[in-house]
Amino acid sequence: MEPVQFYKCLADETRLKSLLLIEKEQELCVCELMAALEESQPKISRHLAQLRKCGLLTDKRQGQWVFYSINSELPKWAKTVLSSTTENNPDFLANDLARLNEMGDRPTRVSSCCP
Amino acid sequence: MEPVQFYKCLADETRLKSLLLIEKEQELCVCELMAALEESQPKISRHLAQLRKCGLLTDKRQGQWVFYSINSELPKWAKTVLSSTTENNPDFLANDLARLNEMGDRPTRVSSCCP
DNA sequence: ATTGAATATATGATTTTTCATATATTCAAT
DNA sequence: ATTGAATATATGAAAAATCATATATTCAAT
Repeated sequence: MEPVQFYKCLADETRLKSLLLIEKEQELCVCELMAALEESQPKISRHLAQLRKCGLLTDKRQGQWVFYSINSELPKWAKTVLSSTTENNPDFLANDLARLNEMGDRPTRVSSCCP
Repeated sequence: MEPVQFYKCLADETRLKSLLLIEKEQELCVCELMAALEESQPKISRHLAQLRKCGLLTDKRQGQWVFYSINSELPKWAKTVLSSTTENNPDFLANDLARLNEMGDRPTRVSSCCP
């Protein structure tokens, strides 16, 4: 992970908030991020695609939804940057988290363990 | 320090390298960064001005030189991001540090402690 | 006058956003 | 099973906005 490329990924409000929200919630789909960030579907989708292309996120389709999560192969220092940003800037995500939690009809996760 | 603004400052090679070199060396002037990064004077100067404006750097003039250093009031989490970027990406600065150390006629620092 | 640094302007390049449309999945009705 | 509607996501193309760099000039210190 090249440092400059990594920080370019964090240097946009939509991308940084998406990353930190996904990290906090383990995984989120596009529609949940739309609700939390109050942004258009293509805007969210494009930024997530960019983060996936750069290796920060992975995606998995589950029925009609595509869930994004932090790429587990991300270097440890990069993961630490993410978590410490969240911890030290609680206001940054407060409103977005509130909207996410007030969101009705959140997609149901299918547990992968029990066939 | 707003997270997005902070990461925007790190999202450019000239700025990120300047910041990390300054952190490592305590303070550097424009001409030293020109030598280390092999970039033009206005280019270095502009990026340093931006970093100062955003609160990441402070400057002090000493004779004909202006020395930049990391703003000591930068939040601890932000300082940690900088140092951990350096520690975990040793290759990133290697060539620049080599050029800096090979530079002849480096400006002499005036110690401020001994009048 | 010379050296080191800052700034103004213009321009090229990149990034971001939007619009329109396409693909994929689910569900309900037949 | 098939059709049609609704939902979720992705993407090509264009427009808009932002960013980075070069050149030229200016300022400040000696």
